Amino acid sequence: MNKSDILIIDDEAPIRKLLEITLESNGYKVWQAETGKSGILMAVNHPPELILLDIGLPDKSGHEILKELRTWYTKAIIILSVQNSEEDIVKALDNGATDYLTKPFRNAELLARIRSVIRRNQRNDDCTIFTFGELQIDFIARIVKRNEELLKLTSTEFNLLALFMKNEGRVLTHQYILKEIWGFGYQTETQYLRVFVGTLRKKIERNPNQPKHIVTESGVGYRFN
Amino acid sequence: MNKSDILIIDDEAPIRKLLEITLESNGYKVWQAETGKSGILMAVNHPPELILLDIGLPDKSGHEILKELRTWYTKAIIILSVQNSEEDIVKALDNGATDYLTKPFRNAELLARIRSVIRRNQRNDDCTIFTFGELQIDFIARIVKRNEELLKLTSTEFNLLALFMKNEGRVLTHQYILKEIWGFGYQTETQYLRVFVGTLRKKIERNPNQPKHIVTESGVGYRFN
DNA sequence: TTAAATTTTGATTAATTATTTACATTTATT
DNA sequence: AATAAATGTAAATAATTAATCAAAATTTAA
Repeated sequence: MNKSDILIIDDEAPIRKLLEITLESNGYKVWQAETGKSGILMAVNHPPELILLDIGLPDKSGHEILKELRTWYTKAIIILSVQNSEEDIVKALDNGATDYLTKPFRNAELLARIRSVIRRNQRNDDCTIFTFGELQIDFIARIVKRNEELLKLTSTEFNLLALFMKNEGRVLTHQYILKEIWGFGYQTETQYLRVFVGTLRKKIERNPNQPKHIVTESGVGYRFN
Repeated sequence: MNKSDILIIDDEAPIRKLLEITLESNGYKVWQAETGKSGILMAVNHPPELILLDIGLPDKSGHEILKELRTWYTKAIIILSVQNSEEDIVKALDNGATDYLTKPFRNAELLARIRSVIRRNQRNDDCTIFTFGELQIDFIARIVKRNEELLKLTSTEFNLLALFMKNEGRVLTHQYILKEIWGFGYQTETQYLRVFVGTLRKKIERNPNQPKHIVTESGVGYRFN
């Protein structure tokens, strides 16, 4: 059995220590971050199998960190919180949290939940690099290549392309894309999308006038092939 | 948005009723079973997107049901229980439960957890794909194939075909179709329907002059086979 | 602080799709 | 078989939706 990496993002040292001892004695390799920012950095540099995220972090709200992580991190994120408000739980789950535990939590339950999410995860994770025809994307490194040649994409362009690639073959509605990339409240700004689809096509399509990858589904959205 | 099927396995009628009302008012299609045995039968016959399983069932322990379900059922199972013992939670999660909620639970939290697990599920499930002879439709991806070949349908054409396919074998009246696709107030615009049925037939029928799929029921409507 | 890069916005043009019309064909009824 | 009613088809027009370009605003990096 190889050890799964778990990243703890929590500002309280005692809790980190407690988790460290519990987890390591159960065969996990533990990484720790004190702030959201450093946590994201660590996750980028060394994507763990699971992230334990404290929601009451000092630098940014845990919810913000969660959202940011979910722009590219697809594995499990378990929220730890002293909060037990329904609103908070709902918000976290809707932002993509895999699970939610309130402090103080019971060790055995935490371990069981961790086993559960990791088990589920390992079904569908291989490497982070995917290839679509002449295009190659590395979700973690945020790199896109076209025939071995590095493409220079802006952040939004990359996010958009990543979303398309994650949903290869399926039509994504304007609404859905706008919500995913720009966030809630931008669902009507279809013009943004047109512009960015335009620039993306210029960069990834052989012939941007007759796009083969990003095809428009008039009245509905776009589909990546 | 298509409704996800949720199966409730719980012996307490009031709780089933409560769940039924909550879930249905949130757009889910609810199935109910009073015993573990009948629940498994229902799940086999019509696999739902999610199972809500009460652990204190009379005929078998919920844990047994859970194990039995997990021998073949891969989607989400959320455990409901009056028990809050750590041991019970751990046991359930290790037996493959997706999540665990103790009664009495809060509605909004339940709904958020349901959204969360269903969202995770739908990423990698192909169960939205249906096949009718040489035709294949994926309702989520909005893809229609004829003998493996992608068909290019406009939005309205797709909606119409999807409606037909969802009601395979049954006659749909002009009125009904118009209401479903164009909305209330268009029930008399049968000419729209003629035009769109025409273009659909050209795209999906082997011989559009002798349609085998979309057959007209003169004076009534159309039937999809 | 300035310069560069990126995102947002608005205006214009192009493409696609929906509706309407006119007429042809089929079906049901006598 | 004749007729009326219902259905089908093709093509013109209207309406909607999408693409492109460029300027303005904002953000980021030096």
